[in-house]
Amino acid sequence: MSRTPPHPTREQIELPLVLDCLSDPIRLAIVYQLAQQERVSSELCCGDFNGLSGKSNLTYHFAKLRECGVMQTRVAGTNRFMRLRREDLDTRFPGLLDAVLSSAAKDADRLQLLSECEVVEAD
Amino acid sequence: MSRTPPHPTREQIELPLVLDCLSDPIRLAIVYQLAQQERVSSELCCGDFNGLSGKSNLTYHFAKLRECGVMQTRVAGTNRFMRLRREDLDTRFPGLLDAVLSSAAKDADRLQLLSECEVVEAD
DNA sequence: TCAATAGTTCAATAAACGTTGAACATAGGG
DNA sequence: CCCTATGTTCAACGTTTATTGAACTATTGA
Repeated sequence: MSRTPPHPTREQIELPLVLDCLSDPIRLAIVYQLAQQERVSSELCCGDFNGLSGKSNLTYHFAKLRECGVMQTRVAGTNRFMRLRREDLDTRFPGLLDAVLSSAAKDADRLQLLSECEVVEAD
Repeated sequence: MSRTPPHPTREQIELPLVLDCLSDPIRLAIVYQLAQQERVSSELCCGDFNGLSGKSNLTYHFAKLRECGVMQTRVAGTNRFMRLRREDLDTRFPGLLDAVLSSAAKDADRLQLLSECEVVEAD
């Protein structure tokens, strides 16, 4: 569990890797929920995504999103808090993240962007 | 060779599939070159991309781009002419294609967006 | 101190992916 | 009519991918 895992610098963020990251439905849902959260506290932890898949599968997707620079992970006790690297992405690829997010929002029903608990509990 | 191959309708174009298509460096280069061409005659044929990879590999990538709705293929004699489905993409995912293209343009050197002949001959 | 909670690691698996080359199909020009 | 140019099809291949479950580590609260 130890320390905060490695992240690429802003300049190291690569377009094909980011697009590939966002092309997976589970990862797109994670990013979408992180973007929703931006308006509030900006951070979510792993457990908040349990509706999307099993824990170890989520760990796998979190790693991909982190390694290609889409999100930032912060370790706090037994939790990992994550947020979008919005500023880095917007600098590197202006308009891309917003275009993806609003396209995803249009298709929110097709893509299953909300984890079950959110759909059911709607809190 | 026969007839023009199947294309998805506008509504059938799916965001994750498009992102996945664009995440491959060769396909991104194809799309980039098609976008350059938009200002001129809007169409290019297979042979125009021979610098990017072997012919049969290109056929594979062309099929992916066509099947997920990124480009349109028109058969004319022994040639296949392709163009971006710009209007369909812009309707379905506003701003996405332009954001990808301008991001790609920024990194044009990193990503190898131009086929060798173009780099060498620069015509 | 002990148990519960949060998340990771690892190995296994099945499917999809990108790339290659050889063989094939088709159309057009001499 | 044949030859060439254009592009496809197919099988083979090695790689990467997403997913699973079981075992593990670390932190917190009682």
